[in-house]
Amino acid sequence: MAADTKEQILDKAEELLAEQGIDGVSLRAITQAAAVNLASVHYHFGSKEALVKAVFVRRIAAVNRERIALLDAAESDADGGPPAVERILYALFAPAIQLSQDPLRGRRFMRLCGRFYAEPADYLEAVFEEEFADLVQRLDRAFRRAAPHLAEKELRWRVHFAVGAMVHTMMDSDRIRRWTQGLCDPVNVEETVDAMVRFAAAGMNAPAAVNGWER
Amino acid sequence: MAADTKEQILDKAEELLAEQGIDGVSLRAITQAAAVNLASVHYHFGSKEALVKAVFVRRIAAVNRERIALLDAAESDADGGPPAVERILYALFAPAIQLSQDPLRGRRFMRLCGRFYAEPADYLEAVFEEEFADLVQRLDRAFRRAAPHLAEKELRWRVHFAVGAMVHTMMDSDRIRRWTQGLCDPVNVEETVDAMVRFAAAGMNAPAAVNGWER
DNA sequence: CTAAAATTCAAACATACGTTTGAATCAAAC
DNA sequence: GTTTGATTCAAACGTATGTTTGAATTTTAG
Repeated sequence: MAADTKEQILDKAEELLAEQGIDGVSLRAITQAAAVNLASVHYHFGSKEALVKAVFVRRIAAVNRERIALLDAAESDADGGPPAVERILYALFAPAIQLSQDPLRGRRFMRLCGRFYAEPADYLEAVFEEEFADLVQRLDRAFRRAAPHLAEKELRWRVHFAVGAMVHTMMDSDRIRRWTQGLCDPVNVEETVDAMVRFAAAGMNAPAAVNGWER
Repeated sequence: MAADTKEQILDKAEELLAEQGIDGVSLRAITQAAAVNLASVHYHFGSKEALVKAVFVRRIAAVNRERIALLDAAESDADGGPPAVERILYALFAPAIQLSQDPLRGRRFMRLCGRFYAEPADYLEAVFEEEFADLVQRLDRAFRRAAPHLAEKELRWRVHFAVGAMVHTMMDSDRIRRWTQGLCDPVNVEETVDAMVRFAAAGMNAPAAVNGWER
């Protein structure tokens, strides 16, 4: 059946891409794992590039929708005032990492996101900008209201660092587990998000630069 | 001349690997850019894998030596007591990012480090563990003394997040510049390290989890 | 049941890659 | 000046990849 083949390809591609990176996995490996014919990829997707995009878009759209929903909730709870930085960070972190309710598929996709973010491919850069445009704008506005004491530049740097902590965790679940002998494990979603929010919130709330750079 | 060829290969390889990733660049592209024969790579290094390792090790060893030196200085300044978290973070961040005194070569290598850290290759993982073993041990000890109020697990998570902020900045100088329309630019080393230290220090110093997870 | 469309399949194509080879060239030593 | 070893070179090898093809098969519709 058509739908079956297409989704089997997407599933196995997601799995293998997360494990071995985009260049590390061949269409033959994917189609063999999915038990479908090699040419099916081009029939259903058109190219490897398009398949990779499809794997990514299939999940990231839902994640970002959830992020924006959490942002909405945070803002309406704040009742006109600025939402707490912690709530904004939670909205940013939790959906991506909480996707691992399913301990297999979730962790796979986390890692895949991290990999894509690190990958130098131009065609992915375009997908990123499209899929994240709305979210970035919403986050920017929320953070600016929540941390009005920060200069624009300082605020942007800190958001960047917070994203770094998240991406690093997403990309790197094996390494953190290994380096801490299992003590820290992103499989524990609640704990991971909690630690991440508290770390990043403290960073966002840090006093501004004493010397204040230029302006 | 022998030395010339070998170093031209290393230089161009560093440049191209940073720009396009390991799988994205071929030996033919490297040797052509370096104006040397394709076979020189195998003559001087033995394989592409070995060349990549050589590119990395050539610089990372010096960076980590400097990190440890800064750590030594911080500890001796502290005069027996624990060094400030800010000093430890500075020792971790500054040498990697300050390498961009030379605005060309430094940024290149920053990005290369980030890429290597993100790359799934097993042979790189081994190099990493070897080149970072001493530093990691020293950092662990220093942080534990500087933040004794934190449970082991919480401390490890926070160090992981701080490293994430750094790696993200190293890997991503183009993106942060583009997304902030040039406002934030890792080319400004002092500013970048400063913002990073203050963010991460606040995160490290955040109060421990209220509910304290288990144990 | 039959015609038409959608899908699957095995096979081949073209290309790019890392690597190897063996002769040619160069530098240094006697 | 000759010989020895190190280095460079053009060319080829073998393999893996993304992609295309055209026939076979299955599904859908009338």
